[in-house]
Amino acid sequence: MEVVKCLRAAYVRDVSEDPAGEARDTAALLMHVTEQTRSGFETAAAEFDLTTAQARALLALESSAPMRSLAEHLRCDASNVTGIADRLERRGLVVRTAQDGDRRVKLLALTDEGRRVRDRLRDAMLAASPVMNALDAGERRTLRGLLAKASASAPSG
Amino acid sequence: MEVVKCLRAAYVRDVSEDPAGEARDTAALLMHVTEQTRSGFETAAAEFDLTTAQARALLALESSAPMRSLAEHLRCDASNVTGIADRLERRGLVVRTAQDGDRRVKLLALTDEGRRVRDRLRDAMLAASPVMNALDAGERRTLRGLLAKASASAPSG
DNA sequence: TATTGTTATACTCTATAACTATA
DNA sequence: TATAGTTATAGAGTATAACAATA
Repeated sequence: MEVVKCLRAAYVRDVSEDPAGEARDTAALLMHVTEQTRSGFETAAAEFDLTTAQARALLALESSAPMRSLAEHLRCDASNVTGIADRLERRGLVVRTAQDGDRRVKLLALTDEGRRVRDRLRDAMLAASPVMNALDAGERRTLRGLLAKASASAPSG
Repeated sequence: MEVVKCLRAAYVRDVSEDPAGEARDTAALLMHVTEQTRSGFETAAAEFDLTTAQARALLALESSAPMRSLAEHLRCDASNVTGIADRLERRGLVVRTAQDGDRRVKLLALTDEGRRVRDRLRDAMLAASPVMNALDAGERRTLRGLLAKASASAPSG
């Protein structure tokens, strides 16, 4: 607790005394948070024997979606989804189903087990997140508001 | 702009009216921001023909460091650093040098070109960051303080 | 004996190109 | 013709195990 306050105070003072160094400090802080977030995500996925891509796919499947849509969410070529879906299906976490009206499309849907793993994975991610566990309720609310505003206006939606 | 305000207002109202759904909303928001951050990082790295791992390595090398240290930073097995260093060295961005006092250790050091690329990459990352460009100066300062506190207290340092 | 970096191996993710079935 | 999904291929990241050089 003391350490946290000292570091935070040092950081804030540094910025206010040296506005020119603000961008550099911001970059360093963002890289640090990004690395921690990545680390937490990979650790959470590994707890369920999932790769990062498999975990991202599982978290993206609220109910069911065309494989094409999943490729767009993962921002990868559609051909990659075949293998990712294969491995998730082999483990019984998703199933491929037909879509009414267009027999070219295959919908990827979570199984009951898939839903269970996804929910536990989401909890693990939240627990491993570096940005939520050190803040009190008021700070979390402030942070949520800032992140919501920032993410809503980002070009990538 | 209108869209941003509407989305943000809807989000905040939702949370305040349904405190029980707070954790679920926070998870969704964090996943969204995480995906955007990942996307921005990969886009920035790709602009310099770098893979994510290569970009992370480049950004981690302030001056020079033992390959072992880099493996710890990347949180991967030390054997992987051999290949990553090979490709960065082939492009002239880093060089392997000896460490005085312990001939087992190889230091990885940025070349002048490596430093140039790293600086531009850092700028591109910051420009692509979803969390810094939609906020005004006061909001950014608040966000920096919250992130600094959160990341300083995280178990992974 | 322990540690650093390397090599060999296997699996996964990734993009590209060519293919099939369908629209 | 265009689109959805698949397959084949090649490059890269990853962990594991075994190895040489050094401590």
